[in-house]
Amino acid sequence: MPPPLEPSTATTADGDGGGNGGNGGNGGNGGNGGGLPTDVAPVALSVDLVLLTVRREQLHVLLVRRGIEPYRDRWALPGGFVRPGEDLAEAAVRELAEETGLRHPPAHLEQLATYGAPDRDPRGRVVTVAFLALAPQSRTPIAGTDAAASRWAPVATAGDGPGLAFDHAAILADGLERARAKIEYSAVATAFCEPEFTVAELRRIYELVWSARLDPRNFHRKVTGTAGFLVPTGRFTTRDGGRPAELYRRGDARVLHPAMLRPVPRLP
Amino acid sequence: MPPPLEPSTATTADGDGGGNGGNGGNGGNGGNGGGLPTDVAPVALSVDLVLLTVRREQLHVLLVRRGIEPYRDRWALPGGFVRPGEDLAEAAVRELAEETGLRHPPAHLEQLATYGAPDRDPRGRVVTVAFLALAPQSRTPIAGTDAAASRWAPVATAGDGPGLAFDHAAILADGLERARAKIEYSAVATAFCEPEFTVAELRRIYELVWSARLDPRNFHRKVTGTAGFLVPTGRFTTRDGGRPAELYRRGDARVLHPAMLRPVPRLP
DNA sequence: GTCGGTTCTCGTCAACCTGACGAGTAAGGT
DNA sequence: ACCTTACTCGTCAGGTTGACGAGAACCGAC
Repeated sequence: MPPPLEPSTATTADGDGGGNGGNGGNGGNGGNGGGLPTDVAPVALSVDLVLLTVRREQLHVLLVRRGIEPYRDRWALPGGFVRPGEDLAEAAVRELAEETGLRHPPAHLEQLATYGAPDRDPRGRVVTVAFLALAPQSRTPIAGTDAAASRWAPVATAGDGPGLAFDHAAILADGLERARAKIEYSAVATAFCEPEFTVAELRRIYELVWSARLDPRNFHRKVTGTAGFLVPTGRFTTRDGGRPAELYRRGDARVLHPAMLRPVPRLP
Repeated sequence: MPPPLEPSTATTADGDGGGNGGNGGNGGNGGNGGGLPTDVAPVALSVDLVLLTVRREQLHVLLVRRGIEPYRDRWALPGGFVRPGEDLAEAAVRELAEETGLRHPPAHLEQLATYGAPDRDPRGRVVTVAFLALAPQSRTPIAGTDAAASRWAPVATAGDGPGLAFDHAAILADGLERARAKIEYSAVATAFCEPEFTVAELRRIYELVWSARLDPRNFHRKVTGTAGFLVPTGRFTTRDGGRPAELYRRGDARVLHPAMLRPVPRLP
């Protein structure tokens, strides 16, 4: 199930009591008790998703090809407009299902940030709430739409060519940085894994997300020593070659204490 | 200056190509190249602020009294509707100035989360982008509005009485948790401090935000030993009593390595 | 069937960081 | 003068990390 989604709220204090209002002629907004103020400019609200997965030893992001203007035929993050009466996370899950044919919601879904620069969409004022989603490879078949309309792009080359539509390149960058930071202190890296996985497979996740190499022995000691991170199943597999490795499931730990330390903190 | 504010974007892939659309009769949205789709339900967009400061040995949050329905005469977070052509952070800074008379923007401002539950506002669909702001006591005079319309509330009792308007209690809780988490691994705690401060004053910030007691000697070793966190001025003060303490300024470090560890990670 | 290659798992050791705490310094108050 | 307060420096045990050695267990080649 998706993580908890915080409810939303709005407020409009009587405000504007100060004298520094030099904007257009929309004066007071109070008075009409009950309805929305008359000078509120409506905006269109959309959701966009940064859906990451690991396939073929690379970190990939899901992109869709735009079929309409603006940015027609350019690659973009999957997303769409929020419908009336629909919650934000609800809209994100729906768009994901519509554009990828995913039956199950992603293993992890969280709000990333909201992007609302006035000129980001040439059609008008459109504000988008971006979500970060993580899923294992097996759950991402890209069905439901024709293959030409969506693809898995390696994150290293996702912005190549004419670039992503709108400011989706910035959203993608923010999503990647969030993912990189979050696997440090939380257990969400297991969201990339199948239900049962080995320590080495989890280590590959960290290595690919961080673009760094980790010592297998120290990593093994760390993850197996953190209470609640991994639950041993007692079964073994040799799918990685070599000596059989024990299979684990996700534990119920959500945060890691102490955190995993990523090498080379800031400077590449 | 406020921290970088990520731009915003919107997208609407041709989508809906799948067959799982059982919603209302709003079919395809493509075709009218250039304009917004015709079935997009407009929403009102607002910003709300969780402005925290430390005064009189307590963590306080700025609240305003609502002068209009709904939730008339109830306390709420400061905020208001985003104006046309206005960026989100811009709107946040403007609302803060209008409702508190602050001349300077807060020492720290960052996007917190967006709240968009369909029924959060009885007037209609209003989605709000919440910001977290931190400021030192000296910059928060509450001028520009009459004193009855706004107040500093200790965070411990901010939700007492009839409770905050809308779901501002949840936003406040999220803001507090964000602040508590962020001072662990970043240097934003200095945003609560005056330009020049002592180690003990910074320690009080941590203690009040975390509701925990920290060892003065270990804290001193930690903050003075983290490169870029504090810059010594060479001057001293006795305003805290006792032996004179050296005055420091904020350094240019934004993240702390390793992080400050807060006691009692999860269980009170 | 043995051998080499591969990978998992356990162990060791120095370096570092943290928490707990002792002790000295330097002001103000009575 | 003396006490109180608070800052600053040191010490020490315990835990964690990074680097690395070594054995266990499987696969494929010969």
